[in-house]
Amino acid sequence: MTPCAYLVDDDEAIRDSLAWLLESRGVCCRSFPSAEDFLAAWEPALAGCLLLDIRMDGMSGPELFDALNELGNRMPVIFLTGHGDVPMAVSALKKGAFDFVEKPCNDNELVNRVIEALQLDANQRAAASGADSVNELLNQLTTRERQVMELILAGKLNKLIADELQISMRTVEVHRAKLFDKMGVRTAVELAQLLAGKR
Amino acid sequence: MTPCAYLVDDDEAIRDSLAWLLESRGVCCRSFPSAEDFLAAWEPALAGCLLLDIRMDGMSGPELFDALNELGNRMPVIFLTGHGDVPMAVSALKKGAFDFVEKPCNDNELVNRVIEALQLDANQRAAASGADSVNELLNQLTTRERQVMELILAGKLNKLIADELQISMRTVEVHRAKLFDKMGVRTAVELAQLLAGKR
DNA sequence: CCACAGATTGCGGATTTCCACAATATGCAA
DNA sequence: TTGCATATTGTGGAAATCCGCAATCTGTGG
Repeated sequence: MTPCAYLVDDDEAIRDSLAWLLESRGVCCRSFPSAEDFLAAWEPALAGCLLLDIRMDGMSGPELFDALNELGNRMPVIFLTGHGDVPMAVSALKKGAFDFVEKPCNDNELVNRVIEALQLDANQRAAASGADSVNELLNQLTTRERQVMELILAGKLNKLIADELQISMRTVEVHRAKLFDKMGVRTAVELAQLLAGKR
Repeated sequence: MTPCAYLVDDDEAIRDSLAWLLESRGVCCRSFPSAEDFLAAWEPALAGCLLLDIRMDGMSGPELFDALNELGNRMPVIFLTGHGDVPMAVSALKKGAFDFVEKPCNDNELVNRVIEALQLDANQRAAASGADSVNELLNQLTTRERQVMELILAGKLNKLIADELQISMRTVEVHRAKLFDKMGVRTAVELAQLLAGKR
């Protein structure tokens, strides 16, 4: 799924002009005429950002935003509105919207915001995939290796680990070496940093 | 320094009525007639939250906000404004303002926001106090010790660190031992975990 | 029953770390 | 100038880690 700006607006003219603007700047776009249409098409794997109109027939932009948040959407959302409304802007941003811009707006500015949003999404995805790959590595450890790893992360020396697990130092060394290999690290410090934030 | 709501507004009537409102709900207040006055009184140890008027003679609310951010202010900031301006609200919130409310507003709502802000500040301070103690430890390291620590955290062995810093292994060992002592850790792993999340 | 994976252990040598003792050089403040 | 903190280096030995080679024991699944 290639990164993409998803436009949701019930005004076809606006969709088309936004799409043209973004495409001309190299940003892939997909348009939806209603919040419901986008909601139906949404899936967790979508990558990119959203441009939501505030006022639409049926479900509004903020309502769609809330619904997507419920579903676990992580794409940055930029709201577009013709009628400035401070409380609405405040509410949207406090709920985590990426931006809130009033139409008409400077084309350049808007495109820049979209590009920033796409960049943010790409970064978030990169970070998330990192966490996933770490978990994958973690899962291929055997029980013993995990136990040893815990104790290593507790800052204990092999000798103490051996005592605690009632096994020989040599065995600890073997597990240690194997888990380092599996986790793709060369030192205990690297391991600690790889798992920083976890457990 | 007891938690407190700092009011900055050039309209004395508003300051007084806000102060009365907040005091009546048990929130300690301090009022300032201008951004400059507050800026002069500000210090890092202040705890609580800020209520800033947008338009004031001299330095504006947003300008004060920026200035305080530069100085490292961490108190939540609530903007108050009579003239709704979406771009300004968006800008303030994207810079980290806690809230942006239009006057006139529901008294109850405003007090609730202030209380939320005070709560947030208290939580942040609680979380930061842990980090602060670590930073204190960090600050009593000498330059060399810090350099060595960086390389240790990069997972490098003493030999490599010695090469990189163009000093002997022995010296690295000395710095290493000293910084471990100062940081109160016994192994590199403990050090990495102590600093997990930083740098 | 056999193959295979995981857990276990020992040996021995290379490498590294840990530390006490000792010493030199520099820069800054009293 | 003296004293103190910092940075630097060396020697040498004890302790720990790292690692290849070899081997045993125990389940699980074919």
